[in-house]
Amino acid sequence: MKSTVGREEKEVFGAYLSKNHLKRSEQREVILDTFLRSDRHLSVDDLLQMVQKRRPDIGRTTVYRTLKLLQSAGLAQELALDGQSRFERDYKREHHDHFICKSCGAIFEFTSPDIERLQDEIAADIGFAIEGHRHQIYGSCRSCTSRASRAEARRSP
Amino acid sequence: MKSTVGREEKEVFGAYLSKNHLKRSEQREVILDTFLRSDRHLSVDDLLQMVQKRRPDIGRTTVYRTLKLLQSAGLAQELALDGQSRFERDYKREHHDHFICKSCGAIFEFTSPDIERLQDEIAADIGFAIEGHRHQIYGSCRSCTSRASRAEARRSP
DNA sequence: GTTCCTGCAAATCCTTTGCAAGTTC
DNA sequence: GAACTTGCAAAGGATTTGCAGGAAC
Repeated sequence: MKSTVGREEKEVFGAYLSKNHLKRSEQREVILDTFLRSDRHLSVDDLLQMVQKRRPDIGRTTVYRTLKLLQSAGLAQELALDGQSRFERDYKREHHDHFICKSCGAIFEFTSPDIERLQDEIAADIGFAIEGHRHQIYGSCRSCTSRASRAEARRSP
Repeated sequence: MKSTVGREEKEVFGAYLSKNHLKRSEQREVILDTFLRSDRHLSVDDLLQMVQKRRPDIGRTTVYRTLKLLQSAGLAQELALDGQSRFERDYKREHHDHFICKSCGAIFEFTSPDIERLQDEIAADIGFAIEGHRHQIYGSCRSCTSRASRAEARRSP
């Protein structure tokens, strides 16, 4: 059960550690493995809780620090939401942006080469060299919208 | 000098206060007036400093609270950047997004009806009702890019 | 043995809140 | 005078840092 998840990513992480004269540790292994098994878009707290189910003695600080390493290694990417950050896998994944439902918190990914191209064109017009971007669309997802309209219908039938 | 800036916005704010049984105060007037005279995209600290040049006794808390009111009144809009928020005028301004230069901090606005339309289409596909969005593009502006390449040329001529 | 890691507690940063005193209506 | 505002200090939440003890190399 433990061995087959994210083998490639684990190798990448190992290589990253070696190259930077950093050390392996059981904490780092557990955190990475948990991260790779999880749903996408977890907060530090989500990850900490899952990690602590396996190793209750792993602290929040270590989770923060390991997530930083995973980002440097190209394995995780931070989604800077309003109040807190969330993290998602980033290894060999194509670029995408996010819809975020304000009522249930669900996050949907989308890609749009057209939007990317338009961005690039506008940037070129003003001589701006793009390094990254954040494109988050807030609103209400399909199920929250229909739940809301059902509730509305009940109120004034 | 004092009277002609943002007359319309000041009326809107007055109306907003009345409608909500809130009170006028000199602090609120100074903060709004300072906000309206300023450059765009100020942080709370920027605004506080400018305000305190005119009325050193106005506190940071009041600036925060007044900015909240200005947002509710439709006069200001928050730009949620990474570390801290910035605020810009929002009255009768068309929707736009931002380029943010990581080296000098400059912020450039852009509008793209095409991007907006594409967003709407993608949202419609998944049944997502858009309420707002955040679209920030990070990188290096024209002058920072050319400054960097001049420095590079100097190093290896 | 040296260098790196870890977890705790404390510190930091930005923002909000409780409260007593002061203003506006 | 009732209701709202203000500024201070304290609280809050997310993230970072100092440090002494522990682990990896």
